[in-house]
Amino acid sequence: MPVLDDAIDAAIVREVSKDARATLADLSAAVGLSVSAVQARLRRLESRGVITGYRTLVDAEAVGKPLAAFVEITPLDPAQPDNAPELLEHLTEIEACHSIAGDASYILLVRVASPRHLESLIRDIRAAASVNTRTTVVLQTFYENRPILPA
Amino acid sequence: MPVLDDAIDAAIVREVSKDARATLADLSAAVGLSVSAVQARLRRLESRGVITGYRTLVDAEAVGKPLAAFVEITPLDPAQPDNAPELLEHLTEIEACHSIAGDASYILLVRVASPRHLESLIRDIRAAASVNTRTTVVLQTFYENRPILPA
DNA sequence: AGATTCGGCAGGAAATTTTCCTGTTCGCGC
DNA sequence: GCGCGAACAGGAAAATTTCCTGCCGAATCT
Repeated sequence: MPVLDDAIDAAIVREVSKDARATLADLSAAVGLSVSAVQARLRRLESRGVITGYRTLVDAEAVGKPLAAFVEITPLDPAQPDNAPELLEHLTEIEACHSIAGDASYILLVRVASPRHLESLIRDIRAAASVNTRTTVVLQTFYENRPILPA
Repeated sequence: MPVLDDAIDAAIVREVSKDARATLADLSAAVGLSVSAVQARLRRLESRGVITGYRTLVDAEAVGKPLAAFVEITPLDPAQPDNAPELLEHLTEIEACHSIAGDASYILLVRVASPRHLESLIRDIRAAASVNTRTTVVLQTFYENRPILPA
């Protein structure tokens, strides 16, 4: 389960990570296998759960979400059952949710249209999950979503 | 430049964000325009920079990078010119780099194979960018890379 | 008002790509 | 030696993308 790749699979993952639209012929040329062999391996990688999806990267500013922030959250009552990720899942402004080993319980990455919307979102987060929040505004994103290179 | 979309473009972005492999016919059905019209709009979105790329999502554990962490960095000498993002760009374990408005100057998201590799990476980061680091280990990722929905 | 131009869309043919099937080779166990 | 299974190469058919042409409506000019 943890490791599931030979060298060719790793190469395929590397190539298709950089460009999800690469054709089978492209991948075939990159890894030196026939088109059909590459296709079979791709299918296997998908069904094994190594490849979990294909996403289009969009410029957040261009689609009206120029303001990003990290929001750390901490339950108000540590005794309560903690299912904050579920409780927050419906908030589509939240792009990611990780539990972490720091002071807070979770860290969220959020994207909104304006400071006013951020205020509103933080209120929603507090209300939905019964948490305190500590938010850190992103001033500039130099890079993100860089491909994960197989070890 | 900030806003560049009508309702149909927004719908196209929404659909293709969820699945970068959706065919033009799929998108055509979703937005109610002909295939060729959708294709023309997609091209325009790409050339305008609204769509910045297509990525394949891979399971970090499956490709040997089960350990993720946020690394906040602060320059040792605030007087020096600060181009940490450039200085760190070559470290492929870094998936994202944002400048932030908190105590630290930047926050990085990194993925590595093991605690030992994390130690090594942090050393590299400190050496490459002359910074202090404060790292927060990710215990679990509930969701990430959720599509950005056009406002 | 009529004519003209321009942008965006629909439809269709050609080229490319994906899908699926078949045959071959290699490694392994009987 | 022989059969078996997995993985790959090659090719035909289906699906998709690409590109071209014509149409329609809005805006402009005369």
